[in-house]
Amino acid sequence: MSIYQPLSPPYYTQPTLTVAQALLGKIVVRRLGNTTLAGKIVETEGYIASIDAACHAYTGQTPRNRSMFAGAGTVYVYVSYGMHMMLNIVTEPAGIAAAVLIRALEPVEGIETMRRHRFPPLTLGKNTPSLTAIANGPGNLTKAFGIDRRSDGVSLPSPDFFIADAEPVSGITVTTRVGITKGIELPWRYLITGNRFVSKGKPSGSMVLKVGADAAASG
DNA sequence: GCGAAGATTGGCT
DNA sequence: GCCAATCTTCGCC
Repeated sequence: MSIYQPLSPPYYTQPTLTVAQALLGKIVVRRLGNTTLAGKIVETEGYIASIDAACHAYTGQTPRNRSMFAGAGTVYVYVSYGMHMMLNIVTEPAGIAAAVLIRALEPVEGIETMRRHRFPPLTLGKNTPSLTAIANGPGNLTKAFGIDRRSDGVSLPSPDFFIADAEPVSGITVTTRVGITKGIELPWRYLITGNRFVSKGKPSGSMVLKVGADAAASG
């Protein structure tokens, strides 16, 4: 059950958009004390500084985006809107800024702990929050997994934080990215076709394309 | 040193 | 569907 095989560092040296698609279906694993949290990646976005105005490093290196320049397999965590942590996996060689944003996870293991992180007892209402609500967005998944800026700059795999291998997915939906005002036309958002655990974000641009085995069925 | 914007979320109209 | 919350970062004065 809890046997997870970490992806090796060279995995992240593939081209950014290749990594963004290849990470779909893989398992984010987090060990907190005796608890293991695991979730399947169901939604990602690519960000490439050299050709992408939406990328934090588009105008160069700053203290915040430093980790994006640290080379493939580095974790880049930053604060969005003053309250949400965003989890990225850096791609490309050191000195070249690019990363894959993990936007949504399907809970696999440690679900009750995730639920407590997301909905502490004081805010727990009458109903048990649904499974799909636990990590269906970039800010939500970091909260569920207890990921904060202490993970920024960490190299994968690390003992308490890594991404595990898994079977490739059968169908991928490609769309423009969510929540950005620049580079809205770039089709660099990837989702597992038909998966219920994806975020509710609406693509900034208009492109939607399905590829793979599920394309005909869900198109 | 100051001000505006931001890879979001959840609650209310 | 609209909008406030909340605060760090960065660009410019």
